[in-house]
Amino acid sequence: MPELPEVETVVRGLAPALAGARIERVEVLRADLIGKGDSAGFVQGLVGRRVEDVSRRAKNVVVRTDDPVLVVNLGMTGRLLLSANGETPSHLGVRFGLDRGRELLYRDVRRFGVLSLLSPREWRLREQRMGLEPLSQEFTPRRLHQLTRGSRVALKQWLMDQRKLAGVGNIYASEALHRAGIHPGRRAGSLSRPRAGRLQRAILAVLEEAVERRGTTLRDYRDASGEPGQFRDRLRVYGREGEPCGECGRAIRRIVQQNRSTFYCPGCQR
DNA sequence: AACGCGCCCTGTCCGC
DNA sequence: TGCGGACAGGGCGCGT
Repeated sequence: MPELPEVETVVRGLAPALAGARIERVEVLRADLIGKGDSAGFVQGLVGRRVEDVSRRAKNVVVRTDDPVLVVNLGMTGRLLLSANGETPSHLGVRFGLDRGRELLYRDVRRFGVLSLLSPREWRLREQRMGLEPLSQEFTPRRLHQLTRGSRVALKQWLMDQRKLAGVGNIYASEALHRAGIHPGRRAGSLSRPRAGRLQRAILAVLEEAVERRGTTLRDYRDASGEPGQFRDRLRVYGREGEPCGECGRAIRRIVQQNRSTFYCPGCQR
């Protein structure tokens, strides 16, 4: 479910509550959610640790402790929820007991999510293989243009490749391409420098606006307090097949690329 | 190395 | 009301 804006919103909700908290209990109810090692090692590695800080890298929630690093990828339907009343939601996967009676719950209907416990060194190595952060200073028109050089895949697919650019998923790829006026099927390597510039600004704008509105909720997404995001009605093409484009009035189309839906306007995006 | 495809899993919705 | 198929914010591992 979650792309960069949704994960960023979850992280901002978790950070104040988790920073400095002590992890007293860890209960794994669904062992298949634990990546890299077994659930016994996961529990042992976390119990007694203190959380130092919570941050985001790509679409991952990164919880640093005084030793290992907990990395949570939410997959399609994963949620990290703060709770103080001992509730047990359906599809609960992992329960983290914190000091002062608070809990952090991981629930995930489809269980595409993964929780990994890594040494700081392992995390460093993994992070090095991830793509550029779109909200960082290094994400410039020139850099985007350089990165796309030589790629023969469709731009929509290129934007979703986390090894190149990290954090853009199915919704914001369609949205950014529409804002830039570029057809999703165009080959990434065919981008001119000026068009790369337009695309870079479109990506940045749509991600920043979506963060500001706390992400997009289509169906499952909720932040750490259980609240939905507010960006859905700002989407210009995603989920709007057949509706008139706000720019030119042509009917928005839906196509399938790599088995995922892509939405675009045949008038604005040539 | 880069690319294309199938698969992981559960729930919901739509047409017949 | 029941049933099959399509589809859903992701990412890995396979073959070529």
